[in-house]
Amino acid sequence: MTKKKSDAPICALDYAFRRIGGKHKARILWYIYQQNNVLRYGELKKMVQNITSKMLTQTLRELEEDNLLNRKVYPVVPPKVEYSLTETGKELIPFIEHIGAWGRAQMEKEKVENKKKDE
Amino acid sequence: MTKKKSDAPICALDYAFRRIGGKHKARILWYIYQQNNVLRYGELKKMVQNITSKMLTQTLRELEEDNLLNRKVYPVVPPKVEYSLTETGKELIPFIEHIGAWGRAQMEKEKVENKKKDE
DNA sequence: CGGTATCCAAGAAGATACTG
DNA sequence: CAGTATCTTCTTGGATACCG
Repeated sequence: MTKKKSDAPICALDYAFRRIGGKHKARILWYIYQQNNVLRYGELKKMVQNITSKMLTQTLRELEEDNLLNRKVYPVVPPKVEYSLTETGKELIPFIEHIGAWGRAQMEKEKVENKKKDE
Repeated sequence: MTKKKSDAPICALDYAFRRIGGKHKARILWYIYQQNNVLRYGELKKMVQNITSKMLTQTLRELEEDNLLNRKVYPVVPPKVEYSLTETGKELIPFIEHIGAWGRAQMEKEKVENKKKDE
């Protein structure tokens, strides 16, 4: 029976993390989702503070390539480009909420522990 | 009403991803969980193929520092060190399974699409 | 507005050798 | 067995300038 059951999810883990594990990727998906699934380049730039154009563009291109984001270019002057989640991208939202909730809970715990130490 | 609800999960996302977003972290937690929550250093080394001692040690130390792993040293010769998930670490398993399942589904989809292209 | 292109610095990670 | 130490390489990402 070659217990391959445990191998499969592991490769899949790598696959998944390569797609959303990047420094800003999960946040970008989340921001777009929060804003009714449409954000322009400049809006994202403001929301993901301290990111450079280069990095933002690069990250967006990767997300697009992985079919998590749609990129829509309006042929107007000045240029207008909108990013939105694909169906595949939307599938990741529950997971992002899950891990975000865990992170928030952990942060709370740490805060409580630090308070204890102060006393 | 200062819609702060959307800010909180975002910071938490960064917090969470810094803890498990590393190249091998989720996999290590998963491996340990799969093996009845105990794995020795050498066993991990074999399972996480191509990882160097340096990287493995470093990754394990970070996981320990973030309170996701317990490190138990047995005072014997030759040395024996066991790693196991903490309660906090165990909390991450459902999430890891979730994202792993997504990744596996995506891989399947891609395979199907590639077959179509071949035809 | 929404990017590119180029250069450069800092950090992550690999190779190798060694140890209690 | 379970690491550490050192050196080197390789990859990321930042700064800056410029473009359609």
